[in-house]
Amino acid sequence: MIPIAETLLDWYACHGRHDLPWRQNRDPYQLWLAEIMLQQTQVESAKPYYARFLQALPNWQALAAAPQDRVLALWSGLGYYARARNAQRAAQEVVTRFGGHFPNTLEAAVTLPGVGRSTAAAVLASAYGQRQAILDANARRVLIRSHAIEADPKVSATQQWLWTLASALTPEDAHGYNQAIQDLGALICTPRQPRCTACPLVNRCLAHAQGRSHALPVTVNKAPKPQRCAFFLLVVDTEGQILLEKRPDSGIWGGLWCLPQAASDGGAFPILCSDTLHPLEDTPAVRQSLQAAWSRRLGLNLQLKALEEEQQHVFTHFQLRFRCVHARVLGSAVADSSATLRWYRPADALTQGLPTPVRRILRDRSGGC
DNA sequence: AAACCGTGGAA
DNA sequence: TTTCCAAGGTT
Repeated sequence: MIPIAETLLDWYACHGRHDLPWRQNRDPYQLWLAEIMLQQTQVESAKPYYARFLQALPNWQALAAAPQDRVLALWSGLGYYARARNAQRAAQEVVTRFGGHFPNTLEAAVTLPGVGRSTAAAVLASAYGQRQAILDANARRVLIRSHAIEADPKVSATQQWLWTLASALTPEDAHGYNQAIQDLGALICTPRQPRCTACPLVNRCLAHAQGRSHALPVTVNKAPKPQRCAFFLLVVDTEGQILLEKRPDSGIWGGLWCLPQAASDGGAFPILCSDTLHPLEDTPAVRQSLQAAWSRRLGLNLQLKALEEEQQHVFTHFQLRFRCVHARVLGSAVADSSATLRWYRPADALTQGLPTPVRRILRDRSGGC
């Protein structure tokens, strides 16, 4: 056995997170679902979603057959919603292409939507006991520090190097080793202020020997986030129902139900546009544009009322500034619901797949809680 | 290759 | 307060 692997497995036996919900059995569906939810997501964030999702959709068949809105509702708030749409497609493929069993080779597994090399390897190692190396953020950080790799982890040559390292270090018991290196990265070899004095690899760590643990992995300075601006429409019908619009499948918040949006020039889905910085002032011209655009697009005769104060929501790669616009419907003619437009009672709206800021707006309107 | 895709915790 | 970044994958 490779000394590093043996050291890590010994450490894991004593100090590992053996109580994580997805470490209680070796069911491929449950392991795969956990891997998808944990992509770019911290353990504590994923836990409640994992329990709820598994309760509602406990196997491949249930997920494959569920309405997409139900899947997105279960994912609502967790972010990166393409994961949810891809997960359902993957479940459908497991059922139709693989007879209801997660594929047992890396080549087949990575053909599933949303399953890349690391996710596939994690599932194959844990579900089927295969010797498959992972390379997630934890493993990557541990390898970069223990080998004092100064190269930019983002560039493809460095990634190839890291994959080679990961494969070489992974022992036959990849299931245990993968968990061990992830726990070391999460508990000891943390991004900032690593706890090197508690690390089982301290005597084998090149970065520590060089006094550079805190400086690795190297980071490149990032550009400031661009700003995008949008108005959100809050229109209620005579029965107190609120109008939501389903977003296109692609792009931000894909497939989620959202307050209808517009830019100050009347353009639709402004938060998909990266090159426009629309003003958010309350002027007659802006009101005219919004009123005309929404009335036409939604098939309603709207009368705009108050504009709320500006709020913001920060994404990974841009900042959204928005204002809610209250409006009422003139006359008795209310547009019918359609595939992408639907009137919801406030309590029902909150059960749908909503982006976090929209959920916050509706929750606050529903009187707290 | 580089941009895109969410949200919240931690410091 | 701002900044960083997390069990990555897709286009």
